[in-house]
Parts: sequence; C-alpha cells; structure tokens
Amino acid sequence: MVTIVDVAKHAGVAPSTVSYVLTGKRPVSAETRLRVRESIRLLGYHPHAGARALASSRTNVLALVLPLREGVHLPVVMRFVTSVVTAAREHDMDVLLVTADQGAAGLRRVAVGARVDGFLVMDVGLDDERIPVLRELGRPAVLLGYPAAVKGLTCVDLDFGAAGARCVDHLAELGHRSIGFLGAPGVVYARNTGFAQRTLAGFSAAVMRRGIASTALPVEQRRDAVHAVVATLLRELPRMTALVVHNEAVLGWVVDCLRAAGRRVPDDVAVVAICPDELAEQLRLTSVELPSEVLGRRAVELLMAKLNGQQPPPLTLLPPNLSSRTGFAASAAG
Amino acid sequence: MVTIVDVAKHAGVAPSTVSYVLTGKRPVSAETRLRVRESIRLLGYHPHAGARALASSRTNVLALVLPLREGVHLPVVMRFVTSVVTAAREHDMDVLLVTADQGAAGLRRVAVGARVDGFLVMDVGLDDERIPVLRELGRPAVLLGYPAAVKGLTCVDLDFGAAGARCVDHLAELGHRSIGFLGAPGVVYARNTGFAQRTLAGFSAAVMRRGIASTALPVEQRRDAVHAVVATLLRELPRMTALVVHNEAVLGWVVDCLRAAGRRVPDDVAVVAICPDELAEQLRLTSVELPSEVLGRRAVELLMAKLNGQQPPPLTLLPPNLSSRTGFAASAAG
DNA sequence: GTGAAAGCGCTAACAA
DNA sequence: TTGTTAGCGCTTTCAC
Repeated sequence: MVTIVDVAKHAGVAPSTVSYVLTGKRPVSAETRLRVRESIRLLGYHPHAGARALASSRTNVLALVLPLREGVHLPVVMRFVTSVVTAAREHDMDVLLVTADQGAAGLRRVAVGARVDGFLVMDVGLDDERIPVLRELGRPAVLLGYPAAVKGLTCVDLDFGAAGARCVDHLAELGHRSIGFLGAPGVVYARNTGFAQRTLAGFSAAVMRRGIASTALPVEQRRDAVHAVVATLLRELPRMTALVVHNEAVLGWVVDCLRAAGRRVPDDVAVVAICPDELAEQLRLTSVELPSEVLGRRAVELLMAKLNGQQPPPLTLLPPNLSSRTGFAASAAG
Repeated sequence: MVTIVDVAKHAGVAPSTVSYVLTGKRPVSAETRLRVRESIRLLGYHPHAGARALASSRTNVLALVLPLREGVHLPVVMRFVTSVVTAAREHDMDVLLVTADQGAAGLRRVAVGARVDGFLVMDVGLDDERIPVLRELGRPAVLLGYPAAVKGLTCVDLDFGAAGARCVDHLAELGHRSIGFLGAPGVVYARNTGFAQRTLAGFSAAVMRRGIASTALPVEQRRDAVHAVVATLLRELPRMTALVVHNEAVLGWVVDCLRAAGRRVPDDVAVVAICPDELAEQLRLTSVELPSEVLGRRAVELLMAKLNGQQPPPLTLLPPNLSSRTGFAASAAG
C-alpha cells in the first residue's frame, strides 16, 4: 500500500508537507506543491480514510437518513438521493445510508462511532422522535421538512403552504370559483406529517380569503379508492371547475377518472398538481414543482456550512414554482 | 469521548481484553466478558470506526453502486436498497452509496482510500465497463446482473430466461396458442442490458419449442406510445389471447389500453407480468415476481462470504416464482 | 485466560 | 516555507 511517507520520500519532502498539499491548511510553495502532486499521481496515492478520520476527527462522510415507509413516493426519494450524493461529492464527501427503521439507535451508533460528520434527515414529521436524539448527539444536522419548533435546528423544505395558496391564486386568476382538493392518503395526515398539512392549510386559507367554494379529501393509493373519491367530489362540489391534487402516486388515475366521468381535462376541470415536474410534464398538467434536486443540493450546502462552523438560519423555505401547461391534453385510453 | 481504555479501566481489565470481548477473536471467561459488557453499556462506549479501520484494515462498510439512469424502475431500486441496508446491518455492516455516474474513478477512490471492504454493483450490463476496474482493484465484489463472462466474478440475478419461459409455460398449460410480448424501451435492449435480453430469449425459445404464435415489441414509457404499441400488437397478432409484459412502468397503461380496445382482461386477453409482486397484486395480474428483497439479501450474504475468505460460485440464479391471480379483475375507469 | 506494547497512516502543534 | 514528532483509538502479536 502506498502511504503518505512513500509520497513524501518520492517527492523529497516531509510527510506533513504532503498532508498540507492535500488539505490546503497551510501554504505550500508552488514548486513543491507541483512536485508533490506529481508524486501522488505517479504512485497512485489515496489517503487512508480511517487514518485520516482518526487523526483529524473528520470522516468526510455524511449520513443520509431515509424514510422508506408507506405514503412516500419512491421516485421522489431517489431523485433526492441522487442530488444529495452528487452535491456531497462536490464537497469531497461520501454518503452513508441510514434507513429510518434503524431509528434513534442507528443515529447514535454512527455518530458516536465517529462514522459520519453530520446528518441529513429526510421526511421529518411535525413531532419527530429523532429530533431530541439529534440534539443530544450534538452533531451537525439538516432536516428535510420541519417540526413545530425549529429553534436550534436547521431545516429546509419547499414552502408547501405557499404552494397550496399558489395553486388557488393561479386558478382564481383564471376565473375558477369552485375548486376541489385531493390530498395524500389519510394515514399521512394522521401521522402529523408537515408537508401534507401545510399544503392543505395554505389551500384552505387561500380559498377562504377569496370566498371560493371548496372541498378537500384524502386519497388512498388504490385505483378503486381514486374512482370513489372522484365520484364523491363531483357529487359534493357539483359546480367544481378546477382541482388541486397533492398526491403524485394517484395523479394519473385522477385524470383518468375525471375523463371516465365525462369531464374533459383541462376544459371542464382544470387540474393543478403539486408533484415532480417530470410527472406533470408527462401528463401535460399545470403544476407546482416538487424540487427534489434543489432541496437535496441545498441541504448538503447547509450541512457543509454547519461543518465549517457557520450557523445558518433555522428554516429555509423554497418558494413554490408554478409551471402553466396549457398545451393539448394527452388523451389515449379512458 | 469514551475510549477502549476508559472501558478497560472501568472493568479492571486490559484494553486488549475489551477488544476481544467485542470481536470474539479469542476466548474470554464468561465472568470478565460480563463485566466488560456492563462497563460498555454503562459508559455508552462505541468503538471509533476510523481507529478500528486503521488497526484492522477492515471498515465494516460496503459500497452500494447504484445505476439511476433511464429505464431503471426507481421503486424497484429502492426496495433493493432497503433490503441491502437491512441485511448489511445484520452483519454489522454499514452502506456507502456510490452512484454509477462517479464511474470507475469513484470505485477506485473508495477502494484505495480504504473506505469500504467490498462492493455491491447493481444493474450490471452484458459488457460492463466497471468489471475490469473491479478486477484490477481486487476488492471483493458481488454483481447484480451478470456479464457475458462470469469467470472469477460473483454474480446474482433472477433467472430472467427461465422467467420468460415460465410465463409461456403457464399460458400454454391454460391453452393459449397466440401470445404477445411487450418489453422494455428500445434503448434498454440497445444498451445490451442482460435482464431484458435474457427474458426475451427465454420467451422466444419457449414459444418456438411449443409452436406458439407470438410477436414481441419494445415499449417506451409514454402513454401514447403504449397506446400505439398495443394497437400494433392487436393488429399483428389478431388471434392473441395472452400477453407477457416485462415493463413495470407501463403495465397499468397496457391493461388500460387493452380494455379501451374492447378486450376484457383477463377474459379475452390473459396478461402475465414480470414485475414486483406489489404492483401485480394491485392490478390483480398473474406475475413472475421481481424479488428485489431476496436479491439484495442474497447479494449481501455472498459478499460477506467473500469477505470471510470463501469463494462462492460465480453465478447464482434465483428460480422464477409465478403467482397466479385469477380473482376478479379490478375495473374502474377505462 | 489475560496483559503489555508496538504499530496502523495520518494530522497538527511545535520548531526552525 | 518546511521539517520533526507526538499522538488519534484500536487491534494484534508476543509474553505470561
């Protein structure tokens, strides 16, 4: 194995100099730096991660804590994971996967065992049990989603409240006066999940403010359930001309069911979705983007800031971004 | 920070004894072992991963190399990831995420930097560029999917050839004499991806053997494309009474399109899918399971065997498992 | 069955 | 601007 001593000998310098060339923690003359770099390349030297971690108490690894439970849309998680890994690599960081089922013990294990420098925690609920543990561990952490009290934390999220309101505003400006809302499965609301409740709250406040008629319903991820709930909505809100859908898993079925019920989309019912752009693009629906990539990147950047001793604000909310898609509706079967 | 020395002092033994209690690499009297365990618990001791890696040249981390490119079904990847993490934890291993876009350099970096003990590589193609790199690195690796030449490697996969044949056998036994096949997007076949080609090969050989009429077509992941391809199939194979679908992303649409074309499923056209059980269950379709969980677990076990110096066989093929679902077809819209 | 002590490869304080 | 060296916390050989 090639060690730092080998490189030092080869370049005719001290081991510490090689270290400083690598970390940049102290100035090295251009000439030596070049020579050292060349030796590193020639010998194919890669610093030993463990030795580095031991000596510097920095691992250059961050823990990504994933949910993977009912109601989370897997493609969204994957997009997020990808952007986190990519952004992390740009900061010379690797990503260790911790699944939520490992729970608080898992967090403690990787933190106390000095396996990671910090945490990225996805899918944080309004009263998340992991938060006290994270506080206790005292390791830098960034949360996706946010609990009721954000003091002393660092959280990022889409501004779901604003997203719900944005959909209403858009539809209201188009003249709609009766708007339905289809949300996540009931269990998601029962679980006190921040994003679902905040979207609904934003929607409700906006329709209230404008005096628009509305009905909101949860939707399970089964085709027959979608069929039933769409029927209910059409019955309860007979003059409905627009629909906001915050449930990417059933979005396609909702459109199918509306068409099957004789409603043209978007002519009779304008559908606005809160979902990944890709999906909305595919279904040709106006939508508020679920910016997984931006969120992942931002989360990594906030974590890096904390690792560098900075104190970012407790809550970063990304403004919603509505894309109007008024082209031809893709219609096939159904 | 609590170190092994603290624990040793607290228990009144030598640091090495604590180490041996933890690793089990040499017998310790029941009495001392108990005392040490108690001290560990009391002090909340977790060994420092870096120090351990440095001293033992074992990191207890495995690298999971993920694809994340066009044509891979994200939920399947996630299921696989979950089972890998779960199985790894049962062997006291953590999982480091490496995305395929980091390429060969990424593999080299984590291997030479002694960040991981071994590799799990997903979505291996018939002529995968990462294989020579893995050979060169000499680190234990297990591949999911397999290249043309498996000599000296360790590969696991579903026996896709047998899966394709199994579908035909099942349908032939039910009396079907004209069977269609809808596969992955064209690009997947062009990329020389093992699983797609092997399924098709197994299907083709089986229909040939039985003298069954058949047509096979690739399917893109757009609704209109599905509509078109189903129309083509019904035209080309007018007496078709059964259909094998190996493309989970469009499976729902295929059923929709058949029904829209006036064919009852499964009465007029019996559909057999090769897809995750969950999806088939939801659509009430007979299917050959895509056993992500089993594959992930098996892959981890093979890797652990290699890390323990064993030499598992170069190719493990899981036999296909067909579940017949002949209950009522769920019909909603369409 | 247990202890003592020599490293593992690197970083960072101290020295020049 | 660069070199010297003492650890970081653990494993493992050697000795008892």
